Amino acid sequence: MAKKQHSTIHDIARELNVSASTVSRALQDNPRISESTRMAVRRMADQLNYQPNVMASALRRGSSKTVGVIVPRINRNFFSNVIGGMEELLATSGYHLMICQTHEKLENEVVAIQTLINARVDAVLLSISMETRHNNHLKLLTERGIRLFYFDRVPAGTVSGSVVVDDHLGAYLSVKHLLEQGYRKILHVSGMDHINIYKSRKEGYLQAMHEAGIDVPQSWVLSEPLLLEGGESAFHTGMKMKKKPDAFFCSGDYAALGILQAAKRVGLSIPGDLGISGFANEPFTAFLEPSLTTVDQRGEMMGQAVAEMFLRCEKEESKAGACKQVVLKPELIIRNSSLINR
Amino acid sequence: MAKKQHSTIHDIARELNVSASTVSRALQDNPRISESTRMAVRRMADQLNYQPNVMASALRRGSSKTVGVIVPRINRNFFSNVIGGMEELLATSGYHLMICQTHEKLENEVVAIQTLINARVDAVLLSISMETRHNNHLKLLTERGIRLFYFDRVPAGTVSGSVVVDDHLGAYLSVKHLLEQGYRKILHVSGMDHINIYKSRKEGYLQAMHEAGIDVPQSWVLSEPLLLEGGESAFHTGMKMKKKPDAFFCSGDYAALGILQAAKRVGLSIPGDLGISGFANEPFTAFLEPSLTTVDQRGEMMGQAVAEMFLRCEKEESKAGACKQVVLKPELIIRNSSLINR
DNA sequence: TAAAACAGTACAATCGATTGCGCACTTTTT
DNA sequence: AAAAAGTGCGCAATCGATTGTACTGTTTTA
Repeated sequence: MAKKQHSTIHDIARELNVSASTVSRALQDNPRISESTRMAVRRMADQLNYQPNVMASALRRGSSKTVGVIVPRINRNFFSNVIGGMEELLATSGYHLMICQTHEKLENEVVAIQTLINARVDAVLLSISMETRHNNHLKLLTERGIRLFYFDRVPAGTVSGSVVVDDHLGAYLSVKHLLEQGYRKILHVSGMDHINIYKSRKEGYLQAMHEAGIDVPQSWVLSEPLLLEGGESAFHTGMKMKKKPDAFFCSGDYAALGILQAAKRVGLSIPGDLGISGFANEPFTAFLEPSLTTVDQRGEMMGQAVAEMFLRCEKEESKAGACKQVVLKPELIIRNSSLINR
Repeated sequence: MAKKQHSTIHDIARELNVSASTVSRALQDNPRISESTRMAVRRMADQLNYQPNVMASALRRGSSKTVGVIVPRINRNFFSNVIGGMEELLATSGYHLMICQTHEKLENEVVAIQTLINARVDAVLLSISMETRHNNHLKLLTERGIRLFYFDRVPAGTVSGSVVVDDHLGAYLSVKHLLEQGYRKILHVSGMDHINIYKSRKEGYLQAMHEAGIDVPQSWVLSEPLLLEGGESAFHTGMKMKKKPDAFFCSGDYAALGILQAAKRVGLSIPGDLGISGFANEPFTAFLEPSLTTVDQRGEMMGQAVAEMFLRCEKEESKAGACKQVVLKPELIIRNSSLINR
């Protein structure tokens, strides 16, 4: 089975009795090539089913038409949505995606960065791992002239070239909703403060509470891993208080689920005895009983937004204005776990 | 900000007063290079922080150390698990992933194939779209000498170079379990027959029923889209029968969920009045009430298995034996939606 | 009308790594 | 001791596209 060869610009050149450079320029619509030869080249290219060799041109010009994406885990609903969104947009502009996972480890993030540098990606789209606090490894990118865009999880202090959802607002809306439902002693299950998103959510929570004239003691904010177990543990902490909480606002859906399960186990009625709201709009939240109030993070839209930002910067080159921060509006999804009066 | 230059084999060669070809060979552990120079080269490579230019070597040898992955949708739990598994294994062998989505459209699949050919990927790992029935576009790959491996969704008739889960067995186990629980009139909500996985599941269902001595009339098999609505519709179809079904075995979790919701709405008790089991082990199934019996498809393991198969074939080159079909054992996950006696 | 400008191409170097072939030298074989 | 085999390495071509420069006509300018 003889391998069918790809045709090259030299093949086209030979057929037309011109040089390869002319072909190359013709295909790039270089104005120094006459209309007639340009046409002839195009026609011949079609005829020979010519497909440019990405690697050859990448090698020559030092850019690969590929962007690297680094996420904690591919198989997390939110991230796979983001990646889906990116792929859609970038594919139509002829870019490829090279995807790496960090599994929340800084070590893997460093390796991934190096890998992507070696692959000569045109840009890196990054959502930092839980462990990432400094950014020495990220400097490698800028040293190499590779643009870096953040999404969702952004290192403290970064403002430009990033797309985030307004976590502060999401949390604020969610807590305000709880307050409107009549809940008063609302505890917050938070993640770690050095990750911007958790910090913002906490602040949104605090703002809503303050605006309602409620003083929030330190003890109302429980820093737990945002998992089933974390929620369960938070629930028990809450139940041991002399005055028990009447609602929980969680920075993650799994923690909210942990609370929901623990509460039902001890016979509390939701939302009657206890209101619960989560964050992320994981697919399962819609199917719980009661269904869980949560905040949607617009994963797909976020992916598209970063991709778009990259494409804009790529076109406008210098105009740094294109690379500002984009803040998406989150959507509060009110479900039964917090809906008392109706 | 001067871009830091990557160092090349020529830089190493210059420092050591040897030729670039010697450096290249030394780095590849070519036996024709003496131990001493090999060491010297390695040391200098470290010192200069040398990183091979993937594109240069890709161009030269015509292989890119990249494998293409085509899935219907990235953001589906199962597929993102598969991709996660692939990434883990391939990354450690220095391969990259290039990911494309078909959104279940043949048209997109064709484009994706062409894209991956142009990118000169070393292989393509594919799970076909719902629309794919012929494979003309796939021939392009083999013509170009690009290896093709299938996972999960395999075109009818394919046997080699694929990894699937034993859907027949999964269905069989699931239905057998329902039978053991005392259910008798078990309806099957099936997908479309031209997709191998749905066909196998149906056959597994039929086998289990036959072994139990139950005759399954055509009307017991309901071909519906495997979505909430499909399940709902199947439920109503079932409830209109003169003798009502006492259980449903669904080829997908969402359909099972549709049934579960519809059944609860009309006041049926589950698993008492109606047993339900699904397929896929979507994350939400664990949190339903009652929790849903289902079959886990080992997404991550499947990803690893395909990756491993590819790597083996890559090493052993000719030995086609390495590229047989791998069939993973599915895992029946028994939960409350089918658990009567306990 | 000679000089300058321009249009349209071709030449050849380049990106960085790989590899067939050959050269010089050493060791083994007959 | 001459021939054969083996060792260690360099030369130069190659993968395919890109691009600065040079070259040949043709047109415009002074």
